[in-house]
Amino acid sequence: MATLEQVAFRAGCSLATASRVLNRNGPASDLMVRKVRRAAAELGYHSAGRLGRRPVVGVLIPSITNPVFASSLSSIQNRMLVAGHGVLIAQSNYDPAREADAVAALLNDRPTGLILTVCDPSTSQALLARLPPTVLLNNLPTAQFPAAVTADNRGAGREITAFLIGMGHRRILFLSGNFAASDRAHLRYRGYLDAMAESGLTALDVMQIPFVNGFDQLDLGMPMNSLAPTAIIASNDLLALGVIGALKREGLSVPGDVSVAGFDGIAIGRLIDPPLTTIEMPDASMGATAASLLLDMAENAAPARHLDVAYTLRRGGTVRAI
Amino acid sequence: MATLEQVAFRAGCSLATASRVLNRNGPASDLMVRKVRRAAAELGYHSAGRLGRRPVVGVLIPSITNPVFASSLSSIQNRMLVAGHGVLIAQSNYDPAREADAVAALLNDRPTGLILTVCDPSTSQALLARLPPTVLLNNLPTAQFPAAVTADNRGAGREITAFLIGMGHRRILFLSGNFAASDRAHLRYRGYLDAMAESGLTALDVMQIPFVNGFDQLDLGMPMNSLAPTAIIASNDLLALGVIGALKREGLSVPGDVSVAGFDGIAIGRLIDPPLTTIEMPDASMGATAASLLLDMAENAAPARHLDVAYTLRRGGTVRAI
DNA sequence: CTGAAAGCGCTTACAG
DNA sequence: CTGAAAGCGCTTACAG
Repeated sequence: MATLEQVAFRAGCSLATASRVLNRNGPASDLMVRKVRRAAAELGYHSAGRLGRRPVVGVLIPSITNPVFASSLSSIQNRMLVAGHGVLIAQSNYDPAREADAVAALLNDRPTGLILTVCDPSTSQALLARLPPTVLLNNLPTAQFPAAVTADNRGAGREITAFLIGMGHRRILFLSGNFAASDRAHLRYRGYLDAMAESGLTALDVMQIPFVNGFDQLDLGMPMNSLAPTAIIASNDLLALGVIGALKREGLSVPGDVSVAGFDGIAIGRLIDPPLTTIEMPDASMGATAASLLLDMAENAAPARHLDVAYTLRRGGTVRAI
Repeated sequence: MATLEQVAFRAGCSLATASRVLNRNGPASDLMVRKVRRAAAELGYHSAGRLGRRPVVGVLIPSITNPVFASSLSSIQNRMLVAGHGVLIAQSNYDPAREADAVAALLNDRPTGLILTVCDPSTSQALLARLPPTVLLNNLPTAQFPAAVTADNRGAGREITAFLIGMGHRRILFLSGNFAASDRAHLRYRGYLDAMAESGLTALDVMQIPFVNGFDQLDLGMPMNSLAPTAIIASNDLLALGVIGALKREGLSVPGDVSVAGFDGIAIGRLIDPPLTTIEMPDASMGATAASLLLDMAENAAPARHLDVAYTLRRGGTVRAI
């Protein structure tokens, strides 16, 4: 186990300076910061203190009960276990205002690094503080936080819409959770707009549905007349399942009367009959990638990177050609 | 922030003895152990060390991606946040052999306490070591670990079976995941046997389905002739959804040809059409209860208790009277 | 089983 | 911005 003294010696500075750099209190020149960080990384120093606590990383996600984030979290934990790091969790419950507090709580555990999924990285208050090495997961990188692991949500929106258009659909409705709670939903919607414009079709007004502990009470209240959409794209699979349930309650069949598609590729979508047509997002693989990137940054002082992981279109049975 | 010195003073012993008691190394008389623990609890002492790390608790569950455990974990985290504790996660992946390692990893973080869901508490190697205050969640208490939060799984198995019998079913099949991976499934099965015996019916041979990353490839391979079951009880909702999908692929309708019921009450079960008939388990409430019990034990030296939380039968549309 | 004391690893005024 | 040094909170041989 490396001590601070060894780090200071290797960095060619005093114990005091090394301590200040690693704890981000007190002043330190850029040069010293680099030297000390590098020495600490080379020695595998963890400021675990006398007590020998295992190093930990903090993970912030909107909700553990959403299978998308549960999948990421699970593979983050598996990757971190191998690396000898504990994983601490925090939830924002899709509320941007809670993100800063959640991250502050995580910082109380002196994590080696953070993996964060926020509602909107450009406005999140959680990203203002000076943080340990941080990887954004499912959010696009910012100037201050250039390390990110994403899938191309806009491209995915474009692709699923183009797929529906290719199946003969023209009146396609985009149904979304609240954009303020998910920049992913917003990006998917923009992809929808792209594809509609490219085909010279008129985009319908987006419907935003506030997420209130699940979508099982969903009431579309849509006039299902000749002007009604022939296809609905839901901004995520849970919402898509809610839509299918709501349509059935209104006496409409899927895909007989209306086609439905989603995003995410949650496991449940394969169980229902017919299986859900969706864009399968590589959540588990993205989680593992984010974990590896964070470890590389924190332990080897590797540079921040933006990694994009490929999605795939899964043709289920909830879309039919017309 | 209380120091060890204050604890030692209050306990009327030396720093050295207080240190030994709280770290469970070195010898200490029973009297001293009690005195020091009590003083530490009264002062709210946390051996966070100079670094002022927040105290943490460790949670072991079979899998984060199972919505049942995700629900418990989420409410544990919410409860612990209020109490100022971090939450560390570990997964066994339903493998009893991995439980001991997972708990050992958690212990590296010096948790204030543990909340554990194991495959079988009577045989789990994770429960042999000397552990900090520990609450079993979803497992029955043992002599050595008398703190537990459970629902009455046997009673639930009895009730759902009795409900099906009341609906006129006689040939009722119990379909289960692997008993070795879940004592809950086994208890539910025993409840099924109870109810069948009480009504003088012959229990059918239980089918055990190994869980391999989801049930979407499920093949029942059942001869659906006149001797086939009229109702199937799946040991959990995910399996029930897999069964419904498999039946539909074989051209059978639910509940037209076969009735299906499950256990757990996962959110998805309300979204499908018809909604799943199931025993709704209070997973979120159980998680919060386990968290509160653990805090009470760790911070107030409260005695270990066994708390049972009530379940409810949710009548969906997947069971019909015959 | 217990305590006095040495000493570890770290932080933090203080001086420059 | 940096370092020498005091000192905090804890652990751990050692002696009894």
